[in-house]
Amino acid sequence: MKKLTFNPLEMMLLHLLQERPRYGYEMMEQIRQRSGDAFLLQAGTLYPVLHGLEAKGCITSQEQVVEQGRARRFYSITEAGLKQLALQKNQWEVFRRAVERTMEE
Amino acid sequence: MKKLTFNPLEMMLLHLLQERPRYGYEMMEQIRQRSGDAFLLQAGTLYPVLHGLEAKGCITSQEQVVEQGRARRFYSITEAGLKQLALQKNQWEVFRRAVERTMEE
DNA sequence: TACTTATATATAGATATTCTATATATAAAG
DNA sequence: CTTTATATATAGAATATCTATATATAAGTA
Repeated sequence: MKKLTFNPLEMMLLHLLQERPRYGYEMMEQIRQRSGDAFLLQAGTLYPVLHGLEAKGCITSQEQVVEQGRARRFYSITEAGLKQLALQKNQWEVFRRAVERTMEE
Repeated sequence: MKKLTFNPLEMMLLHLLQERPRYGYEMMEQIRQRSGDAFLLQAGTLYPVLHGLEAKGCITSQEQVVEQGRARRFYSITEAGLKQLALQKNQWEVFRRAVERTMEE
């Protein structure tokens, strides 16, 4: 069965990491800002998804020790992650068009 | 927290019923056809959602007894359902734009 | 000083939702 | 006689986000 919902979180995270390596909190802020406050992502939503993406081999991470403030964990996209991003972009288009066609007539 | 997902099912069902009263199986077929086979809705997904919409007062139903074949339960949209449809159309636009803005930059 | 907000990551548990499987029932097609 | 299409329904599994909480540092404010 094809999905009736689309979860853009993974797609948006992979997109942000495709631009450059980033850390979690930064991605939360980027998503909030770019979406015009539509997606107010919580930490409890973000980090489990990042861990899942890492477990699937879509991203890798390394902690960067800093003198000021708390240490940041930087994530980078992998080859598998780039493929997954392309797949999800395609699925988003299919989903969006299907909704719009259904609402048209 | 604003939702990161959008469930188009209720919106699509209310849209179909805003056109005219329909029965469940008919709506399954309409959604499949209009979406270009993207949404292959199962009975086990549809009927609980219809029951939920009825419980919320968005739709009403009446069984139509027929001589041939199994009886059909026809659903009609209510005033509350029309308001809910307008709300969900707006939420869909917000969701769609937010995803696209985030993926743009 | 003390409190709140912002930065930064993390996990457990509750909630919501769909998906799978199954059940019932009739009619047409092979 | 078996499969497919029509037609509705529910229980239980699976998936996903959301809420709440915990830890830790720094900056701003009353």
